[in-house]
Amino acid sequence: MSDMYRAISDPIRRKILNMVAHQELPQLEIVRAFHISQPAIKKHLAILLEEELLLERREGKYCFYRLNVPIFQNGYEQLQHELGHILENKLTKLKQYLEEDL
Amino acid sequence: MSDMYRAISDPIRRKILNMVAHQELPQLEIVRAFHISQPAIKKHLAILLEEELLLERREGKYCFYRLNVPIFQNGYEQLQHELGHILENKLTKLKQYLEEDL
DNA sequence: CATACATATAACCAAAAGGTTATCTGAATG
DNA sequence: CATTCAGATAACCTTTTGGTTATATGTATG
Repeated sequence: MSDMYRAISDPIRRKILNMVAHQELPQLEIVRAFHISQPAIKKHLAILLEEELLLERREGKYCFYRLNVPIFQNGYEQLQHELGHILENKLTKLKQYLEEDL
Repeated sequence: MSDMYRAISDPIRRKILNMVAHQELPQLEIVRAFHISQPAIKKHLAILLEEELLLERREGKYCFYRLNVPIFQNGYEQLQHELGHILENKLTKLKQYLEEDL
């Protein structure tokens, strides 16, 4: 299942998402962009794959990753809706307060 | 430090934020809204307080919680900016592709 | 003042997160 | 074909997360 919140909760994963939104990249290039080990990056990629935010393509010894745009977009919209709703509630209350004041 | 992503990564915490955006609530009412123990809720509240997304007010034996609107709003805007940027990157690439096609 | 109630805290637990090093596999290359 | 290179996997570690039960503290209330 795609848990957007889990996927984006780590800054390394957010940076990875940003990188592969620009362009499809082999794992090696992603690893080079950070100062942690290849297996550590692999685990982040595994989480992003598990949450379906990445697509992978094998080509010989290289493994390329790219953003799964529809899933990401959908997850982002749902998140915006959910968090936006919290502020709407607040604004509704403010509106009610102002109306009572009239 | 305020880590919005950490705060919102749990569905229970998101629901709590929603509840206290509506109105200031005593801990008891928050506990009653879930099927987990009072100490468990307390830990979620502690995380939300740590990330400064909640304000607490003691009144006798009651402890009231409310949304820290400015911090939440700011965190939400930063999050939108960061995640929105990922899609912008993608759209920029699409734009480039379409322009190349002309 | 004894009791009930709201909250806080301690001790414990299992699972997940985030990292490491070492090693294996499988593809490409001198 | 031996070696190198990219990636996968295993074993291990520490900290965090998310929960539990039991108990303490402090405020109201009959």
